[in-house]
Amino acid sequence: MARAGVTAERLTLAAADLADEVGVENVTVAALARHFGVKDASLYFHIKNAHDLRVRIALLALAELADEVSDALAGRAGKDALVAFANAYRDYATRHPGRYAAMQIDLDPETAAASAGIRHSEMTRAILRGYQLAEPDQTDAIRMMHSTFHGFVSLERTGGFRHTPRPTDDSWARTLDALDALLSNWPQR
Amino acid sequence: MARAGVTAERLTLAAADLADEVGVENVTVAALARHFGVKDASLYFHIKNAHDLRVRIALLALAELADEVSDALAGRAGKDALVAFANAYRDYATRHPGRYAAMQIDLDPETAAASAGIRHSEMTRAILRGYQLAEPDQTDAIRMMHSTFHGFVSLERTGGFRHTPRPTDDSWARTLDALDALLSNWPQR
DNA sequence: GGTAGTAGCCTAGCTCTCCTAGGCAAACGA
DNA sequence: TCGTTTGCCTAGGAGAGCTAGGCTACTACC
Repeated sequence: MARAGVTAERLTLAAADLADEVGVENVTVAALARHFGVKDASLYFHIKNAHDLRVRIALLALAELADEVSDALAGRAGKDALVAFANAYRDYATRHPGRYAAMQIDLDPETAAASAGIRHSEMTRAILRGYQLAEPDQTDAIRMMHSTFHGFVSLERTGGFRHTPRPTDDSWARTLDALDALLSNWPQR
Repeated sequence: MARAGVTAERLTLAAADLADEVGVENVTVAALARHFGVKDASLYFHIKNAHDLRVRIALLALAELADEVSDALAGRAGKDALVAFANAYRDYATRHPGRYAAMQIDLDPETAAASAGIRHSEMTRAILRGYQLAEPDQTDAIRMMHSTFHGFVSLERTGGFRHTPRPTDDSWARTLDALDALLSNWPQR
């Protein structure tokens, strides 16, 4: 019998693509096996279980996003960097809804520590350098920034903005203006 | 055979409680049937299908949250109202993680229109009245506000803030300060 | 170049979930 | 009192997750 040539990497990539098409919750071991023309039981040679598969998608997405954000950030500073970061983030989420959703799953601490999540933190802190914020304001600002980006993208995806005619692109641009203004003038305690 | 006295309302309430315990994704028709000492097939007399059950949880949660926010908002204005709204929102999400997660599912337009989502929009707009923002800034501000709240709560839940020692409560308080400052001084176009 | 080991697939089969079809009995309204 | 409706049942199929155990093709090493 000819071998299908399945590896954990090819499996994860196909699973991520499938997630973008049909949603992470519909990424099943069985569907993935069908895609490779293989029986579902065979995949358990490469992955631990269905949850492990989704974690692998999340780690792939984190790494991919970190790469794209890193590229977008190159040579930029201040508001320019903030906007580039935000747009790279939102673009990725738009192009890869399934991967983005997978990124939200709760990783256990050691997995999270080994992930590209660290690179994300570093890049976020790098942007804040343009705004001269000392700790703990810096951490608070990072958290707020991340919350706003994630919240916007997340609500946009689930249709939370659908009931108002205003184009979301415009609201996004203005949100970035507002965030820049806020970071430039972070309130005193 | 004695009747268990199952109704769609009791079913939804039990499902919501179950969601808070084990997560929405683990709310199964079978588990719910066990809770009522009834066969799973019997529940299809009260609900359409498993998705319908989750939608009911979402609608319940939206209504409950609208009530709590409405109470918290009574007699308040300005920053006071903003903070009350935000805390009611975050408290609900903390006390009811499963219900909160269910609220994020994508409702079809007519269901969404009939939900308590409308009350949420109205209350949010009411808060903004204290900040004198004209359209389209108002819509942008509402979207940003909602994004920040939802993003923060969502990241807090999935452990996105775990890698930094700073207490999330402190970041939350400062985020609200920042949001108030921003709304008081919304940038010109 | 033969052979041992392992990597990569298989079948069989269990459990669980979702859901439909069809039946029966309790509660209720006329 | 007697339908009619309501609320539950059993039976069962389809699909998902996963395990156990077996067979085969490739690889490495003597």
